[in-house]
Parts: sequence; C-alpha cells; structure tokens
Amino acid sequence: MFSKACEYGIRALLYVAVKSHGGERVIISDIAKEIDSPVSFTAKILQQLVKAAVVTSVKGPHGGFEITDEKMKTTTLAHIVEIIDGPAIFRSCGLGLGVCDEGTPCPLHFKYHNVRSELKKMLETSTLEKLIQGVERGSTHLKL
Amino acid sequence: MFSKACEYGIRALLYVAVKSHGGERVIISDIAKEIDSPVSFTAKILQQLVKAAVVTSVKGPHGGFEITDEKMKTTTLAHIVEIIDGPAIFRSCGLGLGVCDEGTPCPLHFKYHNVRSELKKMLETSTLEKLIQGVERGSTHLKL
DNA sequence: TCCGAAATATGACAAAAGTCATCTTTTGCT
DNA sequence: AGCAAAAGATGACTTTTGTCATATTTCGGA
Ligand code: FES
Ligand code: FES
Repeated sequence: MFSKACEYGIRALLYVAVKSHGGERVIISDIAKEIDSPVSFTAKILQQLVKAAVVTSVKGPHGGFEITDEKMKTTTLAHIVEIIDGPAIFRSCGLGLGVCDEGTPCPLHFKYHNVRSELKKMLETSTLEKLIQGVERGSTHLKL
Repeated sequence: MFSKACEYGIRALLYVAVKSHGGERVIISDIAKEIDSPVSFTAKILQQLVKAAVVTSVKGPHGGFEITDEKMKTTTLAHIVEIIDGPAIFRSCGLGLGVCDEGTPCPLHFKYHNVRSELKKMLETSTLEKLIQGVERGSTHLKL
C-alpha cells in the first residue's frame, strides 16, 4: 500500500510527536531503535520531512528532532504520504491506465474511486495529535 | 496500490474474457497491443495465471489464450491480485509492523482495517464477467 | 513429414526501492 | 579555541521490480 519509506516516516514522526509532547527532543538513533527501522534510511526520510517543514531539527549537542503542538494538530497522514510517496495513490488508476478519468474510465473505475475516497478521507482525518493518544496510553504500538 | 504485473494481468485477463465471450481465442501480441503493455512481460504474467488455472492456453497454430464462461463468473479480482501480488495487501499492517494484530495494533490499525475490508470486499465482488460488460458496451476501457 | 505459428522457458539487462557507510557541517560546552 | 555530539549530504551497494531478447516446445496444416 505505502512504501517502506512512508511507513518508517509515519512511525518516526509519531515517535517524535510523543516525545515532543512530553517536552523532549529525540535523536535519530533513538528513533530508529524505538520504531525498529534502519538508522540511515530513517534519517534520510526525516530530512525530507524537515524540508517539508513538518518537523524541525536542531544540530549539535542536545540537538535532535522535535515537532510543535501546532504541527501535530494540523499535520495529517495524507500530508505525509503525499510528501514521501507522492500524490499517485490518491489520483492514479487502479488498473494502471495513464490517467484516471471519468471520461474514459477503466472497468474498475467507479468502485475503485469509492475505496480510494475512503482511504483519502481516513488519511485526511488522521492527525498526528490524535494518533499519538493511543501510543501514550500504551494501547497502540510503533513496533511489535 | 497494485504492482504493474497485477495491473497488466487484470487488463490482459479482461481482454481475453471479452474475446472468449465472443468465441475467439486471442494471441499474446494481440493482447499486448490492445491493453498497451509490454509483450514479454505480459506473457510471463499470463503464464502465472495459466498455472493457477484461471485461464487456459493452446499452443501451435490458431492457438492462444481463452477463458471459460464458468471461470469468468467465478474468478474475482481478489483471486487475481492474490495470485500475482500475494496476500500481503489483504493482511499486512498499514504502517509496516511485522504483523497486523488486534492484540498489538499500530495507531492506524482500526481505521486502516476498515478501509482494507472495503477494498477486499470490492475486489471479491468484482468478477471478470461483470467487469467485461462495460467493455463490451464500450463504456469502459482497457487502455486510453 | 516438414513448416510455421503459437505458448513456454530462460536469462540478460535496466530501473527503482531499500540499505549501509562515510564524510561534512553546525553548535553547545569546556 | 578546540572537542564532541548531533543533523545533513553523498555515494556505493543490494534487492526487487520491470523490461527485453532468445531459444525451446508444441501442434495444426499443407
Ligand atoms: S480510470 Fe481506472 S480507476 Fe479511474
Ligand atoms: S497493526 Fe497496523 S494495520 Fe493492523
């Protein structure tokens, strides 16, 4: 469904959000350990998200990643997926036609369109703030 | 969402089904032309589907691929996706956790589970027979 | 029986995704 | 000023996915 980069990116961001919520900055090695992901790859993805201004980074001693309460509230999974995997999943044809167009629909178009809308809605209504609540409560997990 | 192999496979099967419905066998070069796909790659995928007994092939002059009315009725997109891409899309965690388990759910689990079920239902209720109706009517397309 | 048409099998190759390692830059602290 | 800790940048490498090409097998028909 999503790329590995996207999966790691979301999990990393959620972990940063949990820590930032508790007032702590977090370093990449800690993130990778806590979400069980490759360190360097995770770093690359976080860089993308820093550029996209979703998360902020601080270099040097006692540096690390952090995310503001404001960003937690306004950033949705839809944003993150679009940044990392691009908009294709929200727009492209399920059967691989060049464009997904009501004018020349593929045989699956109308049904697929529904499911895709559900997915989109789900991602658009999932903010980081909401998602970390379960993690803080210990009822949901970022690794197994 | 689906791999290219899967997209080509579905489109190829639908084209075979349309032709078989009209009593014609169809050769690989014709399929590739009509669904706008690479010939050799499409051949490989069709071989997989022949092994899985979804479609039948006949070698030699006037050979080609064909699919019975019975198979068109009973074969769903869910079957095809599972044959080509495997069962991961129906079962794996949206955030890449090793297993998708109610016991140790990821923060997205419950919402994701819903969407995934919708997708599954959609694919399970889409038989080849139903899907080719639009193609025969000219209202849906296998290439643009 | 021989020829040609077709699927099948195999492997080389290219592109993309994912992983790993190394070096550079920035910055707080002593 | 110098050290060490951290992100940032870069590139090599591996694996997976997708593509292309070539040989082999099967079989109908002249
Ligand atoms: S045209 Fe295929 S999903 Fe819209
Ligand atoms: S555990 Fe992540 S989707 Fe079920």
